[in-house]
Amino acid sequence: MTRKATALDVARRAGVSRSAVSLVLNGRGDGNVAKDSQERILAAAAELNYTPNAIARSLRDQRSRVIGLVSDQAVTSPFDGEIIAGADAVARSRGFVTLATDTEQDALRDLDAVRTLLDRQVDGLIYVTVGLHELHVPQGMLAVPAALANCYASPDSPPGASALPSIQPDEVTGGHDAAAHLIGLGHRRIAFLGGEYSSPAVALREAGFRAAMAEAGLPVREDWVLEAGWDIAPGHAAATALLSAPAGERPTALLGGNDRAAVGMVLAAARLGLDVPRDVSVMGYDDEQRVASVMVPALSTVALPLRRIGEEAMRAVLGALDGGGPARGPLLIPCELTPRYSTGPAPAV
Amino acid sequence: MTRKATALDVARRAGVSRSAVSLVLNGRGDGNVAKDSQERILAAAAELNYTPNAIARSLRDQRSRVIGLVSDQAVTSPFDGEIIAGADAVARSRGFVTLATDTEQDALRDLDAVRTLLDRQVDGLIYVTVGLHELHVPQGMLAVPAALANCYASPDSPPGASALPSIQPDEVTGGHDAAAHLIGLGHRRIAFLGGEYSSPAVALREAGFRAAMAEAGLPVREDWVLEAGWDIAPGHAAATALLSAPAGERPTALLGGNDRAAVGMVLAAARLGLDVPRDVSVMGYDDEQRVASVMVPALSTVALPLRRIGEEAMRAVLGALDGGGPARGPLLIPCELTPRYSTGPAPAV
DNA sequence: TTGAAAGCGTTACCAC
DNA sequence: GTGGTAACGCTTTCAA
Repeated sequence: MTRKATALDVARRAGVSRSAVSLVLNGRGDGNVAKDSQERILAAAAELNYTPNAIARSLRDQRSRVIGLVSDQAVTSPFDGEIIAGADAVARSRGFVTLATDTEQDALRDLDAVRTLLDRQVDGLIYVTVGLHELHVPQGMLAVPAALANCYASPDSPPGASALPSIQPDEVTGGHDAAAHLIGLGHRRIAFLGGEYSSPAVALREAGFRAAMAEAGLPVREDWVLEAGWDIAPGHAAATALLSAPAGERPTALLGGNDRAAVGMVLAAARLGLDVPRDVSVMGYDDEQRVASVMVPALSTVALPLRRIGEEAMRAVLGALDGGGPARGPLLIPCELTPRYSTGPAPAV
Repeated sequence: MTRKATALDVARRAGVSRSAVSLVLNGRGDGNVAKDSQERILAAAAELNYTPNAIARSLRDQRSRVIGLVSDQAVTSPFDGEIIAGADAVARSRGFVTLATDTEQDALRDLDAVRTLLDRQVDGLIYVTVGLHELHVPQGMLAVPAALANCYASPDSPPGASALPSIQPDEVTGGHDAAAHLIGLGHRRIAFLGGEYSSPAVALREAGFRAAMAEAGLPVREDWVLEAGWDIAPGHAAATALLSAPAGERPTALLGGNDRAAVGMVLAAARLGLDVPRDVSVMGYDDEQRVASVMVPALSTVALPLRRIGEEAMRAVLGALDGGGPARGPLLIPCELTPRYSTGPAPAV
């Protein structure tokens, strides 16, 4: 725990000035510093285990190389996590670091969080939300290059907020592809058991579902389009109700709001003595880590491009920082259809 | 995006010197600065929306009020997330901020991560791992007050590493309490289907399980103590094998390695036409967010005290920073028995 | 009660 | 080719 070596220590040891140390260590020694001085400097730096103090450098450069992340639920949810991981990876590859603060669902706290981050002189900001969300953009976000990951500015946001780059999953296409997958397997009686319409994603996916049905010339049974929640228990309940009908009258395929609800649907089918996917196909949504792929049977689903959302948000911010004019407005990232073993050909009946 | 106001701007506007501004804003105005000057300063600060530049302050104070978190898998896993959330909450309540970097499973990268964090002049460090782990402590961690969350120093760590505070779940007691819960429900034929012995947690929980059985005078069937993995599929497989035996010869209760494996066990029971918990009880471990509590039936489990582990690790570091001599060595945090509906009285047979 | 000055560690500029 | 100096924004000490 001895004090860290400074450039001055290195200079002294090498018998040169601090400026020389700075030049050499930043790769601009050639043409400015004598060869043997350079060697002495490098040697001294290595011996003292010297690395520049990033804080001092930040102050001097007026840029911290830190991007602030504000998240409404970063840590307790595996979703934000993926977004943050993507953002962090891109940042790191460009010599930046991310400073994440979690408001733990307390929407008021984001003002504070942004302020703290700004005080720390972050060079840019990204707001990350768990589910696709409308967001009242906190004022301070417009003070530096910023982006919205998995959310978009609400109309009552401060002026200018609507021009922020907003990276979102392409939910319409996702819903469409999920339905098209089932239709391709011969299903005609498909139920859309979305999560909760309080999330804008559900209506978008429903629109995609309806488009796919229309393309195939299939009718949509309106009593099979319903809210079945985001959790195992409500998914279980909704599926039980639907699947209790006799074979010819029940859906042959269930489109769940997310993977956990789909797990509930698979459990419900098992309870009713129905085999998945022989008697009924079940699709999830999200491709949630640690759930979808390890389920029995492994869940067919639509993968949310969370990591890419994080990456693109960071690219937008870093791009603006590099002087490339700021990216503007929404950017839709495709969701990837991920068929596994919970979907199969429609039963004969 | 206009430049932020500095203390000098405030001073000019209030017609005083920078020192006065600093004194007043740090609450030491009384007795040093005239009342009306104080008011003018406060007013000017508010008008200019002034807050001190944390970077400059860090440089000046030689302390950044940042604690670095190194995690082997912070973000993609819901586990590290809880630990980080706990650590972050404690840090924030004390005016600190956390800077998290994820090595994304690349053990070599932690050296780099620590170095980056140290370059940023973090005041302390915490290493966070997903599962209870032996850890080769990276050299640099000893340069500042540090703690290990959910891990402990391996023998080949640098000297001094073994004295680091190490916050761990009390797995032995956790395993004991899980078994005791089942025994209390009248079960005598209990299978211990641990995860993988590559995790030190499994042997500890097994020890607790054996202790509880011994206390109750119950024999342990050695062929019912086995590795059943961490995922739904292997849990499913292991339970299927065990539960296929006739009623009198199969276990009446299954102790799973974690919640996901337990989900597989519940699925296996359902497949075999067994009701949980009437015919067989199933316990998980971890109390994993978004899995255990929403399962059908809701899973009885043992809750890992992840949030508290994060909190205690942060307290240890902050305590050392406050001059309180550093905490030393391991600290075991109790795991909480969390009975729900997947366990019930032992069947009559 | 106030203001001037030093210093934290860095880098860029400018004399030498 | 080299080294001194200023500046980033802050806090603290010291002198007026």
